[in-house]
Amino acid sequence: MTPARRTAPVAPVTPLTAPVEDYLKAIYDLEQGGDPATTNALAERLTLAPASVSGMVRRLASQGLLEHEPYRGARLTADGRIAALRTLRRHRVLESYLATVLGVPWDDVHAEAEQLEHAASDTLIDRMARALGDPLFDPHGAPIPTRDGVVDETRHRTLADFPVGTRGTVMSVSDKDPVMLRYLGELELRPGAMVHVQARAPYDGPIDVMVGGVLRQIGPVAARAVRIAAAL
Amino acid sequence: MTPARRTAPVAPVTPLTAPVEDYLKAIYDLEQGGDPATTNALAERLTLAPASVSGMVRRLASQGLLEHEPYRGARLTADGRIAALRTLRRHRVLESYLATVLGVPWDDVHAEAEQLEHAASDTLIDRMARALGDPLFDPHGAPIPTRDGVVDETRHRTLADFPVGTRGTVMSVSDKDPVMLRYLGELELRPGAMVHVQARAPYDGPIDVMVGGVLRQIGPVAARAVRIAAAL
DNA sequence: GAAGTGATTTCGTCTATACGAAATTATCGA
DNA sequence: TCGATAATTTCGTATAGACGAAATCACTTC
Repeated sequence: MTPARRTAPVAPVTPLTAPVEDYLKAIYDLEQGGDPATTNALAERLTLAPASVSGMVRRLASQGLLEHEPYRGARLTADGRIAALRTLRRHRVLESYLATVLGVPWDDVHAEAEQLEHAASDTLIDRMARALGDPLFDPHGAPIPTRDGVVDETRHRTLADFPVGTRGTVMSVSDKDPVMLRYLGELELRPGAMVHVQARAPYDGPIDVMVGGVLRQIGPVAARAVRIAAAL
Repeated sequence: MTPARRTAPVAPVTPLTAPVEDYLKAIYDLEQGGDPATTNALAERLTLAPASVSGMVRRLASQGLLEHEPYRGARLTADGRIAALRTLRRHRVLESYLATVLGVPWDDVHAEAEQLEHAASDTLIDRMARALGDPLFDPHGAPIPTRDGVVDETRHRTLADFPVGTRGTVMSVSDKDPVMLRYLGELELRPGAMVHVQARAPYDGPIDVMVGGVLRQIGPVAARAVRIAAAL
């Protein structure tokens, strides 16, 4: 008799629609903060009316992809999490492939991947990943889930919360806003860059940080888009 | 003053939906025979109910993408043709890229491209095309429209209509059916192959044809999926 | 504990796309 | 010219996903 084995994640019977995949991905992301994803936060993230989100969340819950306590927020079930990670893998492999192989500018890859992630087959994504040597991180430093839904969920501190006087390495930058991404690129704040936080003005003020030997002042909004690990 | 210039095809204000792109592509294809695309032919091609096609055709006509004479059939307008060729270019560039660069099997590229063609941006398609050296034909031998909607519309005869005793070159094979494609591949009937038609049984019977030094018998259905140009 | 405020849900509605059943039109053969 | 048959359209309806307006709930503040 074959030994017992965890059932591997399997493609769902009815493939998920693009909107559904977008909801699940957004909920996964919001949940990373620890709290359930609220209707309003989802509506803002997806630029939809809260009423629309309310309806969709109820539908997804009835399909077993979410647990939803009305007025409290939504959490992914195990199934929902698997689906979200499948989409996240597609997204991040696509970002990596487009940037590395096809030379798509790093502030454009997010938007392009956002469309393609709903259309590419799993085996195509695997081919792309293999062509890249199965990378563990995408061009923005975000970890790429494996085929089996394993992903590094370490939450690094943002540059805005990083203790003054400390050195660290940029681990990731948010890929959501291309303008922001271009700005961070100009500041050399890319994954792998070494930084040294010199000072932070009070009341959410600007932060003085050494990047590549240059002292920069960066605002709190941009700082929150950059995640740092302390240097050993 | 700058010299007068044809207005280049421009992305439509409201991007077309995936179903609309599929209809336009199918109508373009059916129209290549010379006659307008009929409702039933479209329904079969798209595996939809004729009633559904009827409704959609009326809508597309009201949007100026088609001319539709009820009970007679539909033809693309100039706008419709441009849109169809944009989709066709995406499809064929994707097929070429997937097969050539990513090693997706010959008989799978069609299905994969069918999905991706609705999601990939024009500039991504152009990047892929450039990476391939702007090929003129896709892996099945179908001509790839240029960015400006220029395409070779030469209609070659099918192997089923090819005169007995003549030599020719396989120009293209239909990409629609993966099983058929695998079969034709086994017979070495790929674009570029030299063939010599030896005999054809009457009443739509099998055809004797030399391919790569081997005499093959192939049925009329498969023969109609292969297009040939006479050798000079 | 009551009131107010902001978040959330409910309700009625809209659009795009699809369907089956029934009605209509075109065409071919007698 | 008259049907018969096949193709096509019309009609009523369904589903997914979205919206705004109005109702409801939760939490803070008095």
